[in-house]
Amino acid sequence: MYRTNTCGELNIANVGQEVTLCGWAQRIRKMGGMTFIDIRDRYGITQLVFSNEINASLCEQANRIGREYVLQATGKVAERSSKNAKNPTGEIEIIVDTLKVLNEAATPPFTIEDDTDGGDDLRMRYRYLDLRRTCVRANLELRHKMAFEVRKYLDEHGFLEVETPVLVNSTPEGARDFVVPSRMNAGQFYALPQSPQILKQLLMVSGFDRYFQIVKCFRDEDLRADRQPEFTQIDCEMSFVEQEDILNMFEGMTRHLFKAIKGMDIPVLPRISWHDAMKYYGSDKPDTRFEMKFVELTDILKGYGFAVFDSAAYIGGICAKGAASYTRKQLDALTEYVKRPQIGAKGMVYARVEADGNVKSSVDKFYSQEVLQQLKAAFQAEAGDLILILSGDNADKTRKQLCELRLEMGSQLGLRDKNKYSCLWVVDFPMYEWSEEENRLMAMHHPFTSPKPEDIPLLDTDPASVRANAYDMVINGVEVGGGSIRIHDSQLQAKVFEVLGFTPEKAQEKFGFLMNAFKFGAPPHGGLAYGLDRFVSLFAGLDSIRDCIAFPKNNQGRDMMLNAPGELDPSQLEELNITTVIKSK
RNA sequence: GGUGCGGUAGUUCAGUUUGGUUAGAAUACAUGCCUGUCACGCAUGGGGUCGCGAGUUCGAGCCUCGUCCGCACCGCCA
Repeated sequence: MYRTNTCGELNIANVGQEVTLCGWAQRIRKMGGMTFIDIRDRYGITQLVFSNEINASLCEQANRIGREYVLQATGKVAERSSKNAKNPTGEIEIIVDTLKVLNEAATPPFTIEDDTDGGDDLRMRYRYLDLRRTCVRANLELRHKMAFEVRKYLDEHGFLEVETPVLVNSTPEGARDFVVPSRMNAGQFYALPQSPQILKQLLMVSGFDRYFQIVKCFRDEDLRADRQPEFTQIDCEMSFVEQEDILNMFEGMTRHLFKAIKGMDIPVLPRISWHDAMKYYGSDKPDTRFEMKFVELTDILKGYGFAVFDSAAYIGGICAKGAASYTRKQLDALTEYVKRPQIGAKGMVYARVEADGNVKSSVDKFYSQEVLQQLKAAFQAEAGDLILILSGDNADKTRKQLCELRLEMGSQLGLRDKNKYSCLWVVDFPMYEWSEEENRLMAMHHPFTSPKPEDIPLLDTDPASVRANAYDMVINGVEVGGGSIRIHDSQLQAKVFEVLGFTPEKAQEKFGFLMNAFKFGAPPHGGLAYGLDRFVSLFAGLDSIRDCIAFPKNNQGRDMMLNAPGELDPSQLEELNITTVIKSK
């Protein structure tokens, strides 16, 4: 037996016991006549003590230990003469009588501490060392707990976890696929699933009326702090349900997670239509930890000779409570912020509500106090508030800019507390959105999404205005999940493909098996998928989903530890029937 | 495809403004001293392709161009 206990569990009650611990040497403090070694495993840290007085040769042995050596130590648990309140095991130490070096270790390139001295680059190249750090390990422990609670909740509600294949077909629409060559089928390729969407719908046809899977999905698109090329979904689907049933089921699951993991009771999730989300927040994933909703000011401010506003198609603003104390310098910085190319506003107008109730704006020469009071009334602003206004010739674009400004103000005013959570449903997404690039309508969610029944007639007359039975769950401005009621009627599915510009032949080629399956008795069904990485990041308060993934990819989609992707031997390529390979740089 | 920031000791960074003798600090590492430390302390020491390449110059860590790499973002992500 290697060990009797872990390094995190011994305390004052164990004093006098003979124990054996295994772990890594975290820190070594040599005092001359005595030596302390902190031994670490994933459960905690325990202090080992060696003394010349007790055993000089053992103490000498301890002095030769280096950082991160793998140790096995046997000795007696003793109460410390000077305790360390910072450590749960800080009241005791082990007076060692046998020390065995199970393995030596090279000095790690960065310190194995929560506040490590290692940069991102280095930590990713030595991720296995990075994962020794308590703060990183804690993220994976949280991830495990959340996945476990998900399985528990879904199992209790009759869901079956079914595995679906990873080698499937490339699908048109949506993200780029990762592809895998087929040795046995020359010139043909598998694709890795962007999600098991079609497969889970086929499982509904098979009668698995409550399915889920915690499953890897793959999208060959550029990365972000919240986007990895392979990521994990909690993929769920139900039969004989309406939208309401699905919202209730998964609101319940979210509530369960908050309770089980955070000990928090969350309120009923408010619902907002996609249209209103765009109107009041300029985003389909609003951060509702704070209000600061948009107010449209076009009617109030247009027509007073201020050319910027008079020529604008949309004027809108937000009211930052208590921010009238913002200095000119701060306001200039905000203006610069919204003028950054990524945001693209032309400028910003501000108005302060002063202590006497008067409004002082940056465009006073165009507006009477009377008009400015209308402005104040539009926000129900009070003394001390700051109104920020953007305008533009494109309402949607201006709202997007205003959205960035709102989030920045929320951050500056400390309204985006990581320990506070605000959840909501965004519902009634449009079926389609116009693609400038492809010059056609594209499915906003995916092409299997059902239109709202009352909007079906519009498919022929005004497809762009058709709303879908689609919904997203948003927490703190993060889209943690999304789903829809699916089409289960092959005729309607064919119609939707038609609007997307598929010829019947193309639709048959790509999705024939699905439409065929629907002819054999498809139940009404729908579902939802959570992004597990994002959900864990939210609960852990992380800035990047990388921190809750054991071995993530970098900005360029590379695994810096494995140095993947890599080149193949010519013989492998030949076997795969790949004759032309563009050499990497 | 694009924008911004960064790349100097094992590591984290300063030095670049205004080109000029031997490129510094902290930490880590090594050695020595130290019997109650817990970020132990003290002393000494070793450690550098200033990402790479070209150019300007009498002279480049510093200026110019190119290139590679990392991070954040835009496009993209049904």
